[in-house]
Amino acid sequence: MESTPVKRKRGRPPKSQNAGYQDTRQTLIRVGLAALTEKGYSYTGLDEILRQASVPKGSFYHYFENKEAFGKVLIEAYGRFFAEKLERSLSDTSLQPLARIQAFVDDAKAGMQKFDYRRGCLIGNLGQEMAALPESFRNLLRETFQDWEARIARVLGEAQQAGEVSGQAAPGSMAQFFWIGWEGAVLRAKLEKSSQPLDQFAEGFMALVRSS
Amino acid sequence: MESTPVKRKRGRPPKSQNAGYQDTRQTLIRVGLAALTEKGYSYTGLDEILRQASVPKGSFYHYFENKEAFGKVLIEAYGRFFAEKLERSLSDTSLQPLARIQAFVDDAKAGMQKFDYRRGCLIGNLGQEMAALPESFRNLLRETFQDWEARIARVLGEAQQAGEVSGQAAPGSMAQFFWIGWEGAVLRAKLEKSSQPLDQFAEGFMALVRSS
DNA sequence: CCTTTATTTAGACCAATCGTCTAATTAATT
DNA sequence: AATTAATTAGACGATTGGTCTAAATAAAGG
Repeated sequence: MESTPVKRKRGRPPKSQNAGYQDTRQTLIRVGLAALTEKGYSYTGLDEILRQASVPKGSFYHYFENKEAFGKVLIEAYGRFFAEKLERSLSDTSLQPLARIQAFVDDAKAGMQKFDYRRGCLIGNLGQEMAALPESFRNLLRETFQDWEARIARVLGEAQQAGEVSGQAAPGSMAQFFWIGWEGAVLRAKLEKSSQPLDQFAEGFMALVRSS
Repeated sequence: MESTPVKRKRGRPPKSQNAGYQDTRQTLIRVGLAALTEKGYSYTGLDEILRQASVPKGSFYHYFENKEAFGKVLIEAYGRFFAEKLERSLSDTSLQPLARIQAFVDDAKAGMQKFDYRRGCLIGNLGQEMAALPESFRNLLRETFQDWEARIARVLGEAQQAGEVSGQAAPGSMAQFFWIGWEGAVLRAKLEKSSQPLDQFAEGFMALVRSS
């Protein structure tokens, strides 16, 4: 499935031609993200990633210091990937602010359905696993949530100005509430193999921020 | 820490006296629960549980068919344990219905703090890990949530009758929303090493159910 | 009693898998 | 031609989950 039938050659790669051989690294990141969003860090073995990417072990340790360093790269890559995905919905000014958040929800629903509810959120997965993870991951994960939180808070602020959201609660608090609950909803969607938990949470969240 | 300095004797145990030697099994369950609430199923090795419990491998396979069967027993044990814990708060008729839910929240907060936010919810942990788990766990986990959900729904119904909660939303839906978000809050509390996420979610939930 | 049976523990063992590391190979550079 | 940089091959030791045989002890049956 994650086939990369490129027959790798040993030794230093040719220079100009082929636009660089950097895609081995890219492949490892892509396959690693798929594996970790599905099964988490602890249970995912390097061998499995390597097999799927058709990359020998020696290559892995050329591109990454060890599994921990690889994990950090994946967290950052996922954080960026997801922030972009989020922004595509949140910056759609053809929609009212709250509708932009709903657009993200719908986008995420489609994403989970596409993989039959096997893949969740990498950051949520690793947060859950934190006790079994290198302590160095903790701040990376926290910072990723902060980033996403700021983006939702920004839109909630706009919603307040547009009168869609009551002026009582602070956008920052509401945004934090959103991500706390959202990760729970993703978890539950994986368990139930259904997008119903995502809808259920989104509906409640919308009712909450609209009300006084 | 999980010391069980009982010097185990080989061979068939004495009959009446000592009230049975069933506590080897109990010890395995107790230590197993501690390990799995902390690090999940995949990352927890049998050897580690056995070491902490000072139980040799032969004993384990006497009491349980294999790790999967052991896991199922742990899910059931945790479900019961937690339902009792929950009921202690939810059936406290000296409190108004919503205050009983708040009492559970406070109880859970204390519980997480006690273990320095290392231990979370076994059911949530395993739900998150589901992609790496025996498929036979799925229904057990679902059923556990259903049980907890019914208990919260019951109290929310009482809150509605007492006029604490608006009559608009169905207690069942609100209860489902509660557990979806609660598991997210526990996850986040572990990551942040703080009970703030638990409070943040509980506050939002209370505001939601009170409002129309 | 003495033998047989039931229950429990001891821990060696195996195949599979973990993360790491050294050596070999190839191309670029000098 | 020699040296250096980049990449791959796969051996390696430790650990895992799971199985299995043997030993120890008490109960049960005559």
